[in-house]
Amino acid sequence: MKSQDYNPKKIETKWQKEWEKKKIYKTADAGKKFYALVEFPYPSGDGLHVGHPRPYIGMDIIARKKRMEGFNVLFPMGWDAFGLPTENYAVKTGLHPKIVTKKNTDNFRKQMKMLGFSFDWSREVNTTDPEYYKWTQWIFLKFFEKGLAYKAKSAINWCPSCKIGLANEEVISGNCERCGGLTEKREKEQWMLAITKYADRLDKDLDLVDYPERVKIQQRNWIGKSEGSEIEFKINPTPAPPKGEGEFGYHTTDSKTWKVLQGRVLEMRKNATEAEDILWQSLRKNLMGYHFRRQQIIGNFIVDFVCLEKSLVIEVDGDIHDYQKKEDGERTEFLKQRGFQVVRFRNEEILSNISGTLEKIEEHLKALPFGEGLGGVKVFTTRADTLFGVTYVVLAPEHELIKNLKLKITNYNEVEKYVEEVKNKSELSRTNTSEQKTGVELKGIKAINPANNEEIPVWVADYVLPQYGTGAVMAVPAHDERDFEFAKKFNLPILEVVVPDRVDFKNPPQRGKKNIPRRTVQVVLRRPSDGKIIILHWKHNSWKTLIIGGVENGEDLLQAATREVQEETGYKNIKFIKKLGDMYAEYFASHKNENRRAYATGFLFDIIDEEKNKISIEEKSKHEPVWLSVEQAMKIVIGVEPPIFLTRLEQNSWFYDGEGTLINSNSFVGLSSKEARKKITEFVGGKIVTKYKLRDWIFSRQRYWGEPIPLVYCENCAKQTCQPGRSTCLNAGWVPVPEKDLPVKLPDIKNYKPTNTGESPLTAIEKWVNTTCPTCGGKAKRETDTMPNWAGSSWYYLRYCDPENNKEFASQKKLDYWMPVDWYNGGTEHTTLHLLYSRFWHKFLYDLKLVPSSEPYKKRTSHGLILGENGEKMSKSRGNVINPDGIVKTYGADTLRLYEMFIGPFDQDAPWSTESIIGVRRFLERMWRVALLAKDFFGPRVALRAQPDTQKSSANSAILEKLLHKTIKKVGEDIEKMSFNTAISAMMILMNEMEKSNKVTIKDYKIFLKLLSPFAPHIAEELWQRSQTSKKSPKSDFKSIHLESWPEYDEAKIKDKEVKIAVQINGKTRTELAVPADITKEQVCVKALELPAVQKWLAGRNPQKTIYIPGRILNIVV
RNA sequence: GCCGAGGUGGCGGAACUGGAAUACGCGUCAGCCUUAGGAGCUGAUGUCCGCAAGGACUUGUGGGUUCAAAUCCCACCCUCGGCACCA
Repeated sequence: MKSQDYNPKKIETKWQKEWEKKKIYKTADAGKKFYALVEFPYPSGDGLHVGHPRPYIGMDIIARKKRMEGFNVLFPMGWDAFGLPTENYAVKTGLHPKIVTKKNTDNFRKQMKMLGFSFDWSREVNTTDPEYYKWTQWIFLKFFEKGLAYKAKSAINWCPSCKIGLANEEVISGNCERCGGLTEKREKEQWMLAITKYADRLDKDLDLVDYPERVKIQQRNWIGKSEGSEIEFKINPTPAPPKGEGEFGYHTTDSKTWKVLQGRVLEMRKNATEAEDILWQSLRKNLMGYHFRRQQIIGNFIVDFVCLEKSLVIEVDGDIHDYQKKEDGERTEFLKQRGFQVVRFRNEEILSNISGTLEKIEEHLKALPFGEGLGGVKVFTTRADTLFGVTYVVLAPEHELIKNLKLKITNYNEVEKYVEEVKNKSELSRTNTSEQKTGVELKGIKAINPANNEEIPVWVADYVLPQYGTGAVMAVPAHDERDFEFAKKFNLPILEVVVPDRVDFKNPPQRGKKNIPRRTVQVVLRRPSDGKIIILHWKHNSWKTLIIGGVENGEDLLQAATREVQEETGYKNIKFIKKLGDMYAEYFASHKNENRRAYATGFLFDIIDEEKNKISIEEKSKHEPVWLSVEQAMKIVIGVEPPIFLTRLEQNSWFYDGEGTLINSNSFVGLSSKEARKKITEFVGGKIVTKYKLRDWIFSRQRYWGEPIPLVYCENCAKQTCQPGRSTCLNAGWVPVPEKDLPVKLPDIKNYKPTNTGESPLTAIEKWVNTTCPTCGGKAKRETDTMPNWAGSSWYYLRYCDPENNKEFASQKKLDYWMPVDWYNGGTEHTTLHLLYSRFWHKFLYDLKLVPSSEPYKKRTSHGLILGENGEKMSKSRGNVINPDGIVKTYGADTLRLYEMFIGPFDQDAPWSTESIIGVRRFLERMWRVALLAKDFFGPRVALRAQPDTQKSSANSAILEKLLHKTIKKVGEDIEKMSFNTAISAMMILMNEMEKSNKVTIKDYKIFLKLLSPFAPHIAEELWQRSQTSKKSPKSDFKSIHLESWPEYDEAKIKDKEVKIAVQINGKTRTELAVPADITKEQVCVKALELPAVQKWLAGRNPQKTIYIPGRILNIVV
């Protein structure tokens, strides 16, 4: 007998037929259930490559094991067959996509069957089958019914080469996911699904499911939940223009007069009466939210107070202003003409009853319509605590306010030009953060910071995105990188309002750097002495090392600094040539093009006794890093404030985007960022809101090969439901196709070519398009857009539960039994696509009480890719595709299955290596041989080889039994962890020992066959059946190994009685020692000290300490 | 830039609840077998020094903690995947 007798080709097809005939994988609908799911493939014309089966094999192993453990397992397969490649192929060849799909699925099925998967093929589904997409359409109509499907004009991502609109999820940094071409923005009417309505639950419910952490994180990032405040900034016209510019659009006069008047204004402000002062202090506090100015020039006059939004003038009459009295009549007349109302108060009235005065003013304000006030702009911010640091407001170029204020914006031409430029910029260059920021100020208007009533400029800039938040931001250049850059470039003021907190020394941040404030440095102190040097190794937006050193004999400061840095960092070409304040800059510059490996070290010191407000530096024997804020570090070394670095900061050379304590914020000074966010939002009348990055799902595609959207448009109905001026016109005129008329089938057409106008090829089929309205019976047109590929896959796992049902998408009873999916394996590339979409659909169906669980998948795992032999992603265009057919032909399906599982960790990518396959094939041949070695296999044992080295083998029956039980344990546990590679390795070890031992019993061998059967089902079945034939005839009572029970191990048999321990001297292994497993430490020590090797290494010294790790190590320290 | 995964022999990888690093497999070398090639079988195989016994070094880099570190801590470098001006 020879190993060549193992003929995979013969046995594999034999058993595949037999299993199919006996229907051993047919699923029942009762018992202890286990639903194992893999992503169903898109059946492309190229067939499977070796990467495809990897996840199927993995889940097949799990499904098989679960079956052997007595579960009723649902492990189905189907086809996600709508999609572009098939359609493109149809365009090219004129073949109907249906035919192409049939051909492709037949091929895929054949290939899969060749690999021996235990799919229940009786439950196969196909998304392009009208009986299937009937229910896809039905679910869509439910979305429509509930108002979650709506048609909206939106800028969509358009791929000019595929001629198709793409969902945001399908655009990869500005490029089309399929063809890689650049996408552009196009305005188009599209069907949308309101996935954003579920954003919060899609985020929150991730807590309920067992997904890999990275998948959860990626979904959370994609949903992009952020809590913040919405705050309104009032917009006013600019009051006083710069000299000489004030003619049109302002209330002021020519520049000459303005100058004279302005002089008088200043004088008046200086000599304000007590009453004026009191009133101003009240008015400036933003009375009722309106903004007042004092001593405002209007025409040739100066008014005391004015609220421009309401065109209300307030005059205070007193003796000091008597010289103006003669003008008053004339002035009131002028103001009336300009639309101002004038209210007068006397000094005494204000002084005696300020609250009464304010009440009167409020009444006037309430009564008046909005005048010159220009409304407001809402901004969204997560950092309301920095509101006092807002020095300008920025609008997205698309912001409607810009158009609305066309007449008020004095440089509208310039603004318009800028907006146009931005529109023509590609998405890519617009979101390119490395490019310099651009923008234009909107002249003629100002925004009012609601926190302090300051007037601040309004800008338009494309770094503000229209889709997120409100399309407008409040800019806080001191505390935001983008605002900082922008402010630097356009010379806008920077005001610091948050300072980082000091580090709490009792609880310093220790693990990781997550909770360490940004402006914190690790301090490494080195021989502090009188002549101090401090160097902050400070990286952009991050933090690095602080080096502190002393001046040695004869050195000046610069030489000492140079030496210190060279010593500490190894940067040999750094030289300090300027005074202390510039050292940092010099160092930073040279650091950039240097080898950054070296890192400062030195003696470490414990720092600071804060309570005594005295700094004490003490050397400690243990080397622990110490965390300090920059300020603290400065204080230690220089002892006085302000240190160099802070001076630079105050000159606006840096920003701080962390949290901390408020400064420069009126009554909020001293609050923490967290508290201040709430209180300031409240103070300015803003509200706390939650925003998401997630956007609604663009659900229409202008292509043929997809599910038709089951709606018709009826103009008659549109007129009836939608009266002009009413806002209820959403989806007006769109009428759902009645349930009884579903499915709306795709018509057969000849030309599948998409049009350049972006319309579906279906538009041309007039017979199909023109129909009657189900509601009014009048003329109506069908929707010609189809659904995206992600539609059918969003619910397919439900259909598997009840694939033949033609009354419901699946019966409640069966859904109750099978759902949720117990284990779903798929690719990471679907994390923000299919996985998110199907969770959304499922939650929607759950809300309609149509499915029993709020989440579709209890557990999700993902597999790594199999790369080409060159380590690149396997693809036709790279020419590195390996076809499984050839591999199966040469080596057999079992070998391929084993190899793909042995290649590396299941969840990691691994390069294919045809050369290495032979290893697992040899393993199968070896086990085949050993089967024939096993006692009683075919009657008396056949000695296969005369082994000259048999005596070398130590494997006696007891050892073999122990190993067998260890292997049972390991294989079982590894399958659950998807550590298939180590499971196989364990079986190889067992087999190597079995072969050597010559003492294999049929009983043990059969246990091994069970362990192997999920991995290599064919060879396991063949040998299993052969082992049965020795006693019985095979055909009489065939029972597949795959329906046998999974073996159990005996914990007692795994325990070692005698163990080898390593004997170490000072942590280095010098020899080993065999001892009973339950030996005490004392006994081990005695034995060990007798060993010659130990004697040698001790060299007469006495052990100081011994450490014994039972069964493993004895370490003797001298 | 941010988030995530990873870096161990010539290669895929194992060990990561701190306890003998390199299991298992590929490749390579030597031997057996064979008319030959292939396949198969047996043995060796981290690096350096050494005739050998033996010793030293070694898990991306530099430090630290520990009797003991691939594993824990700090910093840095590189590769891959995702996001990318998200206020």
